[in-house]
Amino acid sequence: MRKKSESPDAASQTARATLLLREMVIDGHFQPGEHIKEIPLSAKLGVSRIPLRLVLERLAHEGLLEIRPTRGFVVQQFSATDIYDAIDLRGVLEGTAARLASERLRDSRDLLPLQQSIEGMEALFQPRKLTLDAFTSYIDLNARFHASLLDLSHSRILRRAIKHACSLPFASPSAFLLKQHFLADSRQLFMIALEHHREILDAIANRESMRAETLAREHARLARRNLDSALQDRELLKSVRGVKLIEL
Amino acid sequence: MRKKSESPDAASQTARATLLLREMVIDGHFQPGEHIKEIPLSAKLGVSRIPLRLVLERLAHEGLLEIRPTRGFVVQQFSATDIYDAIDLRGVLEGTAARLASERLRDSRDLLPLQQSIEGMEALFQPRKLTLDAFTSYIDLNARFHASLLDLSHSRILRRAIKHACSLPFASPSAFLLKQHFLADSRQLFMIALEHHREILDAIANRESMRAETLAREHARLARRNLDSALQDRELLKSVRGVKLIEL
DNA sequence: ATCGGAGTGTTTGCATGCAATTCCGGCTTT
DNA sequence: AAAGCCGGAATTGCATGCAAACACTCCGAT
Repeated sequence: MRKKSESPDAASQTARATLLLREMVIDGHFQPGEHIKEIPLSAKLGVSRIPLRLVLERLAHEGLLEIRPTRGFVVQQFSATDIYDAIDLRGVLEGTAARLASERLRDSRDLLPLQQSIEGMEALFQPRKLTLDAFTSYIDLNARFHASLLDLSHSRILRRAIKHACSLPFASPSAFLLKQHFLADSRQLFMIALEHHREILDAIANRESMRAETLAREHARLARRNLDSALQDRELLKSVRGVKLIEL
Repeated sequence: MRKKSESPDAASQTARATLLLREMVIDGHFQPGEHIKEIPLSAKLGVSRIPLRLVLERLAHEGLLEIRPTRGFVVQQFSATDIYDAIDLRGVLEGTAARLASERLRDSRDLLPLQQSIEGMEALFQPRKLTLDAFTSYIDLNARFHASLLDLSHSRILRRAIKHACSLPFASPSAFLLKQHFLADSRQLFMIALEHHREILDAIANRESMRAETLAREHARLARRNLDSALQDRELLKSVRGVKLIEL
């Protein structure tokens, strides 16, 4: 009884269960601090305890669960400070990426991907009214900018560190980009983000490493501002991914 | 057939095998790039494949192994650049710890642990001749300084990031502290390190956050200098932990 | 009333064995 | 000769079942 005419997506049990359980934890199917019981959960997910154990271990490495030797796994809780710190940490790491990018730049043609994502964003803001599609594109272009910046740092080690830091649901560059913000008047923040991107590119192109680092750090702080406004609006807060893990 | 009158240390099979295999990989029992075969290895370690799988997964998260879905695990190789980057990354993160420490300092008595490790080091350098015991104490005091600095940052998130970054064998604060250096004339670097510690403490005490960050970053660069001199001396290089994983 | 400890039930830790996939050698085909 | 192809061997992925460790309760002793 295994992968035969089973679920169409499939891959491995472990891979499937990882996606499932990660979403469950982030969506708050467990209380923060709750002890996870393997047997009921394996029944619920439809996998046996062996792959489930691997999944739990993986999510613990991502920071969603805490591991207690011989006593299983517990769902993590995050304080507001944790979230601010996670955002700042990303700022520090992306600042390092920007600095290394400016220090290690060889050929200015390597800046093309950054340039393109900036141009893509500029095009999005041309029309007066912003659509939901534009929002989706924005998320994508934003992710591309950050990925290209990391590429330019030419550092596997930094890539690893950023991947790890962003595995927390609140830390990623798009964690607090909410469509409500985008569609409402408060598109100012998006324009400011775009301006940051331009300046970061400029700093790298001119090999102004300190300026590049500082700008990238400051850029991450936009996430704090989005978080702050979400924290003040009950309705808005609900659309924040992982909000159930936050201790308010 | 399980933990009965077995090995006296024990704990769990997984814990034992983790320690064993980690040392084996770092000591170069495998070629970088080599594919690890579960069955022979589980026989060699005396554990079954289930705990071994957990161990492999864990070492992959630490960065020693690369994971290839449905194709097992492969031993990582590191370039000289990777090592420099890992050291720099630690510098960046400890710089952040120092900055946060200075920004978040509440009570100057919290600085006592830093002060104590500095005084301990000063005592070590009083006698003319340095002993092997002194070297061991130095390693310990150094670790304590770095741990206390991290405590002062009051950031779980940063703690997590530093732990992850330092899980690579080359990145930890004591990775390139070699007893040969310590005992030879070149104890200058140790005095410089001590001076850095003093200045970092001073910056934190005065809430000079930028100075604290910059100093802690520069402090990490001492590891680069130790690495450089190790790279120029075949004999010395041999005593570097994990050297077999470095592509020269 | 509190503490210690035996007995019981629940949960984690692991070994075995089988299914499915990948790898690899030699073979056929063009 | 190069490319594809087939079949067996090696290897990973997983389910089951059992043993050890822990949590809990109840009882007796101080």
